Amino acid sequence: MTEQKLLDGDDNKKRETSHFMIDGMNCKCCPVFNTLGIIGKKFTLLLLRNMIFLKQKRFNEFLNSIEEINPKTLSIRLKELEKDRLIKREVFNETPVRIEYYLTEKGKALQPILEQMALFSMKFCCEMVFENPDPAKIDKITSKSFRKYSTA
Amino acid sequence: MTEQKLLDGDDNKKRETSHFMIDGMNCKCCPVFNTLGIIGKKFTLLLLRNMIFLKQKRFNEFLNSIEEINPKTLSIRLKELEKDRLIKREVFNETPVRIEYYLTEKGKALQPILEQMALFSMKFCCEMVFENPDPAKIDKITSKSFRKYSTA
DNA sequence: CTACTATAGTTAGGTAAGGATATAAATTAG
DNA sequence: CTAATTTATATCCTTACCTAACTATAGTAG
Repeated sequence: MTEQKLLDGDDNKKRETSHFMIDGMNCKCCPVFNTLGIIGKKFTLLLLRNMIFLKQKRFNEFLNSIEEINPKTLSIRLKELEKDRLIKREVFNETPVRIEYYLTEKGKALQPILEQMALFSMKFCCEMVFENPDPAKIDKITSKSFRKYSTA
Repeated sequence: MTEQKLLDGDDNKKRETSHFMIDGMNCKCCPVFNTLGIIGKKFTLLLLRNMIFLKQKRFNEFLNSIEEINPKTLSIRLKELEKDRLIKREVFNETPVRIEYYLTEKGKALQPILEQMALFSMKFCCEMVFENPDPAKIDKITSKSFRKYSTA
Protein backbone atom coordinates (compact mmCIF):
# COMPACT_ATOMS: atom_id res chain seq x y z
CA MET A 1 0.00 0.00 0.00
CA THR A 2 2.71 2.44 1.03
CA GLU A 3 4.78 1.28 -1.90
CA GLN A 4 1.87 1.80 -4.25
CA LYS A 5 1.33 5.32 -2.96
CA LEU A 6 4.95 6.17 -3.49
CA LEU A 7 4.78 4.85 -7.03
CA ASP A 8 1.64 6.87 -7.72
CA GLY A 9 3.36 9.94 -6.38
CA ASP A 10 6.28 9.41 -8.70
CA ASP A 11 3.97 8.91 -11.63
CA ASN A 12 2.21 12.19 -10.95
CA LYS A 13 5.50 13.98 -11.18
CA LYS A 14 6.93 12.15 -14.13
CA ARG A 15 3.94 11.12 -16.22
CA GLU A 16 1.61 13.99 -16.67
CA THR A 17 1.13 12.57 -20.14
CA SER A 18 -1.43 14.35 -22.26
CA HIS A 19 -4.78 12.72 -22.82
CA PHE A 20 -6.44 13.47 -26.10
CA MET A 21 -9.10 12.40 -28.54
CA ILE A 22 -9.09 11.91 -32.27
CA ASP A 23 -12.41 12.09 -34.11
CA GLY A 24 -14.29 11.37 -30.90
CA MET A 25 -12.13 8.40 -29.90
CA ASN A 26 -10.08 8.34 -26.71
CA CYS A 27 -6.42 7.50 -27.09
CA LYS A 28 -4.31 5.40 -24.76
CA CYS A 29 -1.05 6.02 -26.62
CA CYS A 30 0.21 8.85 -28.76
CA PRO A 31 0.21 7.67 -32.39
CA VAL A 32 3.51 9.43 -33.12
CA PHE A 33 5.12 7.68 -30.15
CA ASN A 34 3.68 4.37 -31.30
CA THR A 35 5.02 4.81 -34.84
CA LEU A 36 8.43 5.74 -33.46
CA GLY A 37 8.46 2.45 -31.58
CA ILE A 38 8.19 0.70 -34.94
CA ILE A 39 10.41 2.77 -37.25
CA GLY A 40 12.43 4.91 -34.85
CA LYS A 41 15.59 2.84 -34.59
CA LYS A 42 18.73 3.52 -36.56
CA PHE A 43 18.62 2.28 -40.21
CA THR A 44 15.01 1.07 -40.13
CA LEU A 45 13.74 3.84 -42.39
CA LEU A 46 16.67 3.49 -44.78
CA LEU A 47 15.92 -0.20 -45.08
CA LEU A 48 12.30 0.56 -45.86
CA ARG A 49 13.35 3.27 -48.31
CA ASN A 50 15.40 0.71 -50.23
CA MET A 51 12.56 -1.79 -50.26
CA ILE A 52 9.89 0.73 -51.25
CA PHE A 53 11.71 2.89 -53.79
CA LEU A 54 14.58 0.72 -55.03
CA LYS A 55 12.62 -2.53 -54.88
CA GLN A 56 15.51 -4.19 -53.09
CA LYS A 57 14.83 -7.55 -51.48
CA ARG A 58 18.09 -9.20 -50.43
CA PHE A 59 20.48 -9.05 -47.48
CA ASN A 60 23.56 -8.12 -49.51
CA GLU A 61 21.70 -5.51 -51.52
CA PHE A 62 20.85 -3.75 -48.28
CA LEU A 63 24.32 -4.27 -46.86
CA ASN A 64 26.03 -2.79 -49.93
CA SER A 65 23.79 0.20 -50.49
CA ILE A 66 22.55 1.40 -47.11
CA GLU A 67 24.77 4.15 -45.81
CA GLU A 68 27.25 2.65 -43.29
CA ILE A 69 25.11 -0.21 -42.04
CA ASN A 70 26.86 -3.33 -40.73
CA PRO A 71 25.65 -6.94 -41.04
CA LYS A 72 24.87 -7.38 -37.37
CA THR A 73 22.59 -4.39 -37.13
CA LEU A 74 21.02 -5.22 -40.49
CA SER A 75 20.23 -8.71 -39.26
CA ILE A 76 18.64 -7.36 -36.09
CA ARG A 77 16.58 -4.75 -38.00
CA LEU A 78 15.26 -7.31 -40.46
CA LYS A 79 14.08 -9.49 -37.60
CA GLU A 80 12.40 -6.52 -35.90
CA LEU A 81 10.63 -5.55 -39.11
CA GLU A 82 9.44 -9.12 -39.56
CA LYS A 83 8.18 -9.26 -35.96
CA ASP A 84 6.28 -5.99 -36.47
CA ARG A 85 4.81 -7.44 -39.70
CA LEU A 86 6.20 -4.76 -41.99
CA ILE A 87 8.12 -7.33 -44.05
CA LYS A 88 8.08 -11.07 -44.74
CA ARG A 89 11.05 -13.37 -45.19
CA GLU A 90 11.04 -15.97 -47.94
CA VAL A 91 13.64 -18.72 -48.48
CA PHE A 92 14.37 -20.08 -51.97
CA ASN A 93 16.18 -23.41 -51.98
CA GLU A 94 18.53 -22.61 -54.80
CA THR A 95 22.26 -22.78 -54.80
CA PRO A 96 23.57 -20.68 -53.25
CA VAL A 97 20.50 -20.18 -51.12
CA ARG A 98 18.48 -17.07 -51.93
CA ILE A 99 16.50 -15.26 -49.28
CA GLU A 100 14.14 -12.43 -50.08
CA TYR A 101 12.44 -9.91 -47.89
CA TYR A 102 9.30 -8.31 -49.21
CA LEU A 103 6.94 -5.64 -47.89
CA THR A 104 3.54 -6.34 -46.43
CA GLU A 105 0.65 -3.92 -46.94
CA LYS A 106 1.47 -2.46 -43.52
CA GLY A 107 5.05 -1.90 -44.63
CA LYS A 108 3.99 -0.27 -47.90
CA ALA A 109 1.80 2.09 -45.87
CA LEU A 110 4.94 3.82 -44.58
CA GLN A 111 5.62 5.31 -48.00
CA PRO A 112 3.91 8.68 -47.26
CA ILE A 113 6.16 9.15 -44.23
CA LEU A 114 9.26 8.64 -46.39
CA GLU A 115 7.86 10.98 -49.02
CA GLN A 116 7.28 13.73 -46.50
CA MET A 117 10.77 13.22 -45.13
CA ALA A 118 12.25 13.49 -48.61
CA LEU A 119 10.15 16.54 -49.36
CA PHE A 120 11.40 18.31 -46.26
CA SER A 121 15.06 18.00 -47.26
CA MET A 122 14.37 18.85 -50.88
CA LYS A 123 12.70 22.10 -49.83
CA PHE A 124 14.64 23.12 -46.72
CA CYS A 125 18.07 21.57 -47.26
CA CYS A 126 18.25 21.73 -51.05
CA GLU A 127 21.91 22.69 -51.03
CA MET A 128 22.63 19.44 -49.12
CA VAL A 129 20.59 17.30 -51.48
CA PHE A 130 20.98 18.70 -55.00
CA GLU A 131 24.19 19.20 -56.93
CA ASN A 132 22.85 22.34 -58.60
CA PRO A 133 19.70 23.44 -56.83
CA ASP A 134 17.30 25.33 -59.07
CA PRO A 135 15.02 27.52 -56.93
CA ALA A 136 12.33 27.67 -59.62
CA LYS A 137 12.11 23.88 -59.79
CA ILE A 138 12.38 23.37 -56.05
CA ASP A 139 9.26 25.44 -55.52
CA LYS A 140 7.29 22.99 -57.62
CA ILE A 141 8.48 19.82 -55.92
CA THR A 142 5.74 17.61 -54.46
CA SER A 143 5.89 14.37 -52.51
CA LYS A 144 5.42 12.53 -55.80
CA SER A 145 8.69 13.96 -57.11
CA PHE A 146 10.58 11.48 -54.97
CA ARG A 147 8.96 8.39 -56.46
CA LYS A 148 11.70 8.17 -59.07
CA TYR A 149 14.65 7.07 -56.92
CA SER A 150 16.68 4.86 -59.22
CA THR A 151 19.98 3.02 -59.26
CA ALA A 152 22.18 3.99 -62.22
CA MET B 1 45.70 8.29 -59.87
CA THR B 2 46.49 4.85 -58.50
CA GLU B 3 45.14 5.93 -55.15
CA GLN B 4 42.01 7.18 -56.82
CA LYS B 5 41.53 3.85 -58.54
CA LEU B 6 41.90 1.98 -55.29
CA LEU B 7 39.36 4.22 -53.66
CA ASP B 8 37.01 3.72 -56.54
CA GLY B 9 37.44 -0.02 -56.21
CA ASP B 10 36.57 0.07 -52.53
CA ASP B 11 33.64 2.33 -53.24
CA ASN B 12 32.31 -0.09 -55.82
CA LYS B 13 32.15 -2.79 -53.20
CA LYS B 14 30.83 -0.81 -50.28
CA ARG B 15 29.20 2.27 -51.74
CA GLU B 16 27.23 1.33 -54.75
CA THR B 17 25.02 4.15 -53.62
CA SER B 18 22.22 4.92 -55.99
CA HIS B 19 22.45 8.01 -58.11
CA PHE B 20 19.16 9.58 -58.93
CA MET B 21 17.44 12.66 -60.19
CA ILE B 22 14.44 14.56 -58.97
CA ASP B 23 12.60 16.74 -61.46
CA GLY B 24 15.67 16.92 -63.67
CA MET B 25 18.10 17.78 -60.85
CA ASN B 26 20.99 15.54 -59.90
CA CYS B 27 21.23 14.59 -56.23
CA LYS B 28 24.37 14.27 -54.18
CA CYS B 29 22.61 12.96 -51.07
CA CYS B 30 19.42 11.00 -50.53
CA PRO B 31 16.83 13.38 -49.10
CA VAL B 32 15.49 10.72 -46.72
CA PHE B 33 19.00 10.12 -45.40
CA ASN B 34 19.52 13.85 -45.01
CA THR B 35 16.27 14.29 -43.08
CA LEU B 36 17.18 11.37 -40.84
CA GLY B 37 20.40 13.15 -39.98
CA ILE B 38 18.29 16.00 -38.62
CA ILE B 39 15.37 14.25 -36.91
CA GLY B 40 16.53 10.65 -36.64
CA LYS B 41 17.88 10.66 -33.09
CA LYS B 42 15.94 9.41 -30.11
CA PHE B 43 13.37 11.92 -28.72
CA THR B 44 13.87 14.55 -31.43
CA LEU B 45 10.50 13.91 -33.05
CA LEU B 46 8.71 13.75 -29.69
CA LEU B 47 10.19 17.10 -28.79
CA LEU B 48 8.98 18.56 -32.07
CA ARG B 49 5.56 16.92 -31.58
CA ASN B 50 5.22 18.71 -28.23
CA MET B 51 6.26 22.03 -29.71
CA ILE B 52 4.06 21.75 -32.81
CA PHE B 53 0.88 20.22 -31.39
CA LEU B 54 0.98 21.03 -27.67
CA LYS B 55 2.59 24.45 -28.13
CA GLN B 56 5.10 23.65 -25.42
CA LYS B 57 8.09 25.92 -25.09
CA ARG B 58 9.96 25.22 -21.87
CA PHE B 59 12.56 22.77 -20.60
CA ASN B 60 10.50 21.42 -17.73
CA GLU B 61 7.40 21.06 -19.87
CA PHE B 62 9.33 18.79 -22.19
CA LEU B 63 11.00 16.98 -19.31
CA ASN B 64 7.68 16.22 -17.58
CA SER B 65 5.64 15.20 -20.60
CA ILE B 66 7.95 13.49 -23.07
CA GLU B 67 7.87 9.77 -22.59
CA GLU B 68 10.89 8.70 -20.48
CA ILE B 69 13.27 11.47 -21.53
CA ASN B 70 16.01 12.52 -19.09
CA PRO B 71 17.49 16.01 -18.62
CA LYS B 72 20.86 15.18 -20.13
CA THR B 73 19.44 13.92 -23.41
CA LEU B 74 16.85 16.71 -23.51
CA SER B 75 19.61 19.28 -23.14
CA ILE B 76 21.63 17.70 -25.94
CA ARG B 77 18.63 17.45 -28.27
CA LEU B 78 17.64 21.08 -27.75
CA LYS B 79 21.14 22.17 -28.70
CA GLU B 80 21.12 19.97 -31.80
CA LEU B 81 17.75 21.38 -32.88
CA GLU B 82 19.03 24.90 -32.40
CA LYS B 83 22.19 24.15 -34.38
CA ASP B 84 20.08 22.74 -37.23
CA ARG B 85 17.88 25.86 -37.08
CA LEU B 86 14.65 24.04 -36.33
CA ILE B 87 14.17 25.96 -33.07
CA LYS B 88 15.36 29.18 -31.44
CA ARG B 89 16.22 29.75 -27.80
CA GLU B 90 15.06 32.89 -26.04
CA VAL B 91 16.03 33.99 -22.52
CA PHE B 92 13.67 36.11 -20.37
CA ASN B 93 15.37 37.85 -17.48
CA GLU B 94 12.66 37.16 -14.95
CA THR B 95 13.00 35.48 -11.62
CA PRO B 96 13.44 32.64 -11.74
CA VAL B 97 14.85 32.89 -15.23
CA ARG B 98 12.52 31.75 -18.00
CA ILE B 99 13.84 30.25 -21.18
CA GLU B 100 11.63 29.49 -24.14
CA TYR B 101 12.26 27.45 -27.23
CA TYR B 102 10.18 28.25 -30.28
CA LEU B 103 9.95 26.77 -33.75
CA THR B 104 11.42 28.34 -36.85
CA GLU B 105 9.67 28.04 -40.21
CA LYS B 106 12.00 25.15 -40.98
CA GLY B 107 10.91 23.45 -37.76
CA LYS B 108 7.23 23.98 -38.48
CA ALA B 109 7.76 22.39 -41.90
CA LEU B 110 8.20 19.03 -40.17
CA GLN B 111 4.52 18.90 -39.26
CA PRO B 112 3.47 16.80 -42.31
CA ILE B 113 6.01 14.13 -41.32
CA LEU B 114 4.51 13.92 -37.83
CA GLU B 115 1.01 13.82 -39.29
CA GLN B 116 1.87 10.94 -41.59
CA MET B 117 3.48 9.10 -38.67
CA ALA B 118 0.37 9.58 -36.56
CA LEU B 119 -1.85 8.51 -39.44
CA PHE B 120 0.08 5.29 -39.87
CA SER B 121 -0.47 4.19 -36.28
CA MET B 122 -4.09 5.31 -36.27
CA LYS B 123 -4.81 3.16 -39.31
CA PHE B 124 -2.49 0.19 -38.86
CA CYS B 125 -2.07 -0.05 -35.08
CA CYS B 126 -5.46 1.29 -33.99
CA GLU B 127 -5.72 -1.23 -31.16
CA MET B 128 -2.47 0.16 -29.74
CA VAL B 129 -3.61 3.78 -30.03
CA PHE B 130 -7.34 3.92 -29.32
CA GLU B 131 -9.10 2.77 -26.19
CA ASN B 132 -12.14 1.63 -28.18
CA PRO B 133 -11.27 1.56 -31.86
CA ASP B 134 -14.26 2.14 -34.14
CA PRO B 135 -13.52 0.69 -37.59
CA ALA B 136 -16.08 2.97 -39.27
CA LYS B 137 -14.41 6.08 -37.90
CA ILE B 138 -10.87 4.84 -38.45
CA ASP B 139 -11.57 4.50 -42.16
CA LYS B 140 -12.31 8.22 -42.32
CA ILE B 141 -9.24 9.42 -40.46
CA THR B 142 -7.02 11.86 -42.35
CA SER B 143 -3.76 13.53 -41.45
CA LYS B 144 -5.76 16.51 -40.24
CA SER B 145 -7.46 14.38 -37.58
CA PHE B 146 -4.29 14.54 -35.51
CA ARG B 147 -4.16 18.32 -35.30
CA LYS B 148 -6.19 18.26 -32.11
CA TYR B 149 -3.70 16.81 -29.65
CA SER B 150 -4.52 18.43 -26.34
CA THR B 151 -3.48 18.25 -22.72
CA ALA B 152 -6.40 17.62 -20.32
C1' DC C 1 40.26 -34.95 -51.31
C1' DT C 2 41.39 -29.69 -50.74
C1' DA C 3 40.68 -25.08 -52.09
C1' DC C 4 37.75 -21.48 -53.56
C1' DT C 5 33.32 -19.03 -54.53
C1' DA C 6 28.87 -17.17 -53.07
C1' DT C 7 24.98 -16.08 -49.86
C1' DA C 8 23.35 -15.05 -45.45
C1' DG C 9 24.25 -14.42 -41.66
C1' DT C 10 26.74 -14.90 -36.21
C1' DT C 11 30.31 -13.98 -32.56
C1' DA C 12 33.56 -11.41 -29.77
C1' DG C 13 35.13 -7.37 -28.14
C1' DG C 14 35.29 -2.42 -28.18
C1' DT C 15 33.20 2.49 -28.61
C1' DA C 16 29.51 5.68 -28.35
C1' DA C 17 24.89 6.92 -27.04
C1' DG C 18 21.64 7.11 -23.63
C1' DG C 19 19.71 6.44 -18.54
C1' DA C 20 19.49 7.51 -13.37
C1' DT C 21 20.57 10.44 -10.01
C1' DA C 22 22.86 14.20 -7.75
C1' DT C 23 24.28 18.68 -8.02
C1' DA C 24 25.24 23.64 -9.77
C1' DA C 25 24.16 28.70 -10.94
C1' DA C 26 21.20 32.43 -10.57
C1' DT C 27 17.73 34.87 -8.36
C1' DT C 28 14.30 36.19 -5.00
C1' DA C 29 11.19 35.23 -0.82
C1' DG C 30 10.85 34.72 3.91
C1' DC D 1 20.74 32.63 6.68
C1' DT D 2 17.67 28.75 4.32
C1' DA D 3 14.26 27.45 0.89
C1' DA D 4 12.37 27.40 -3.58
C1' DT D 5 12.35 27.66 -8.73
C1' DT D 6 14.20 27.01 -13.33
C1' DT D 7 17.58 25.44 -16.40
C1' DA D 8 20.48 22.94 -16.90
C1' DT D 9 25.49 19.98 -16.07
C1' DA D 10 28.39 16.01 -13.84
C1' DT D 11 29.10 11.47 -12.75
C1' DC D 12 28.64 6.87 -13.17
C1' DC D 13 26.65 2.95 -15.37
C1' DT D 14 24.06 0.29 -18.90
C1' DT D 15 22.47 -0.50 -23.51
C1' DA D 16 22.95 0.14 -28.40
C1' DC D 17 25.77 0.10 -32.02
C1' DC D 18 30.35 -0.70 -34.70
C1' DT D 19 34.36 -3.43 -36.55
C1' DA D 20 36.46 -7.37 -37.91
C1' DA D 21 36.63 -11.93 -38.17
C1' DC D 22 34.32 -16.10 -38.47
C1' DT D 23 30.46 -19.87 -39.46
C1' DA D 24 27.22 -22.70 -42.26
C1' DT D 25 25.83 -24.56 -46.44
C1' DA D 26 26.29 -25.85 -51.05
C1' DG D 27 28.42 -26.00 -55.39
C1' DT D 28 32.61 -25.80 -58.48
C1' DA D 29 37.62 -26.24 -59.95
C1' DG D 30 41.82 -28.75 -59.73
